[in-house]
Order: sequence, then C-alpha cells, then structure tokens
Amino acid sequence: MDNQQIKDAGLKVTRPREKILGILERSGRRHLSAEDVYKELLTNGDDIGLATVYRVLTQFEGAGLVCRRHFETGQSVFELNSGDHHDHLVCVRCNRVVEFVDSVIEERQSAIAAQHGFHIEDHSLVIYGVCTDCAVKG
Amino acid sequence: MDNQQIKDAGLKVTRPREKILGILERSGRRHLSAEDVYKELLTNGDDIGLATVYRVLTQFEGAGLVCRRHFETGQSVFELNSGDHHDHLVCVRCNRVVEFVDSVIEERQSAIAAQHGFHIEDHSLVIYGVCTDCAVKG
DNA sequence: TAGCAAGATGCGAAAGCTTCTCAGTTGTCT
DNA sequence: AGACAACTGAGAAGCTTTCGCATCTTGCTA
Repeated sequence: MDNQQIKDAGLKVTRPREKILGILERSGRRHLSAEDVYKELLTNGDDIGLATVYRVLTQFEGAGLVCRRHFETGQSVFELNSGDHHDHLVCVRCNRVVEFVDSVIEERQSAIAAQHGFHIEDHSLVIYGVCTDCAVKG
Repeated sequence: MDNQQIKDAGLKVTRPREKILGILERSGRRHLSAEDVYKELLTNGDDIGLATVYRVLTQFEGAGLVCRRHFETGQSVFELNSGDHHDHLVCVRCNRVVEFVDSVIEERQSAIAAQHGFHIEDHSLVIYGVCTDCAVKG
C-alpha cells in the first residue's frame, strides 16, 4: 500500500515519509503547504522537523508522487499526483481550490507553443476569483 | 509624459520613481525583477536602495502602471502595464518570455469559472518550455 | 539476528527574496 | 521661503525554503 509507493520511488520506508504520505492522502484539502503538513504532524504528536517535511515533499515530487504548485500566495502547495493533468481555480478570499480540465484550452496551448517555436515542458493555468460561498458572505 | 503618469497615480515625482519608470520603459527586456532594476540603477550610477525599488514597484503596481508576475523562478518580475491582458510563454533554459493572447482560451476560462460559481478576478496562464534557440544549442 | 554502510533525520544556521523601521531628506502647496 | 506630509536609504527583520553535520535507521548480509 503506502509503503510500496515509497519503495517504488527508490526511497527507504521511514516514519516521516509514511506519516507525510498519510497526511496527504487523508487530508480533506487536496492542497497543503509544507507548513500545513508540518502542523498536522505536530497535532498528531509526531516529532518531525520542518526541514524533513520539505526534503520529503521534494523527494516525493521528484518521484512523481506529488505535484508542487506555486500560487500567488508566496508559498508552495503540494498535492498528491493523481496522474491526470489539471488546472486550478483558486478563491482569493478563502483559498478554496477547485480543479478542472479543459481539452479546448489544452489544445490551444499546444498550438500556441508550437507557433512560437516552443517545446512545451509544463504549463500552469490558475484562475483567481471569488467563489459562491464568499460572494454570498459579501 | 513620464512624470504625469506618476502624478496621476497620486505619487510625488521623485528621482527614484522617475529613474525606475524610465528603466522599465527603456529596457529591452519587458520583464524585469526588482534585482534587475536595482542593478540597472547601480550601473547608471544612481544611488537608490533596493528597498526603494521594491516600494516603488509595489506602488506602481497598486497604481496600475506595472504588473507583477510570479513565474516559478522564485522571484517576481515586473512589466509595464500595456493595458491589454496577455499570457506568457517562458523558456525554462534562458528565461526568455514571449507574450500572447488567445481569445479561445479567454472564453473557455470565463465559461469554466462561471460553471463553478466563481467570479473571476484575475488569472494567470504560463506555459513553460524550451525555445527554438535553446533547443538548437542542445 | 547482529552488524554495517548507505541513507535519513533533526536541529540550527543560512540563503534568497521581500518588507519593515526609523531617522533624515525632499517634493508640493501656500 | 516655510511647513508638512510624503519619501528615501540602510540595515534589521520576516518568511519560506535549503544546507551542513552529527546522530540515528533502514535494509541488506552473514
């Protein structure tokens, strides 16, 4: 199960790695910052350093287990890699994140890159707005 | 001319502000980091502090004179606000930036936001890839 | 199952970008 | 010119993220 994913990544199965992966899997929110993960660990009584959280998340990223996103909040957020690419809608009030995929946009992006002689490696589309809940609250 | 833009922003016309605006206007590159602007000032013999550069750029941003972008490089880059919205293609090798606009993508974005009950405030689409020049260089 | 070497960890220090503080300076308005 | 608010420079400080290193674990081997 969990452990296998860690092994497959060529990493030793250690308590920090198991715990961190568990938090990412069980968290209600799909997008957590390193700080979020760290605080969750502390809450659970796990004595794991922040540096380790960063190290582990970076290794998981390298192994393709998680994706790192840079929204405009100043800190990176991490999410479990579901395998399928998707973009994000972020609420500027409550930071809620909604994922979406749109094939039309994907196609246009490829076309535009090709048009400018670029070989796409990655792309990031983030729409910032106010979600229904926050709009209602005024 | 320049000065008027600064006045219109409700700011006093000072040497740092004139110089910084001038650099943004005259720079060959459209996207400069605060550090880039600062170095340019030093080169020109202007004794302006980095803190001032950040302050001024932030004020210009607030006034709508410049736009701040957060690419995945870890630092913000600033560009003169041309008024019309556009997205970016960034070369991951040489950091070259190409701007583009695509109405199809714009439309799809609005549709997607509406579909999820979001009121769009802003959005950022960045395509990362390798540009022709860098691809040739291997 | 004991022992070992490579790999992980935790802590504090440090780096990199950006903002803040504050005393001194400058622009603007009269 | 004078007064006052706004602005600046320099360094300190804040934040997120990474590094260095002594210590501890994991996973393999005998």
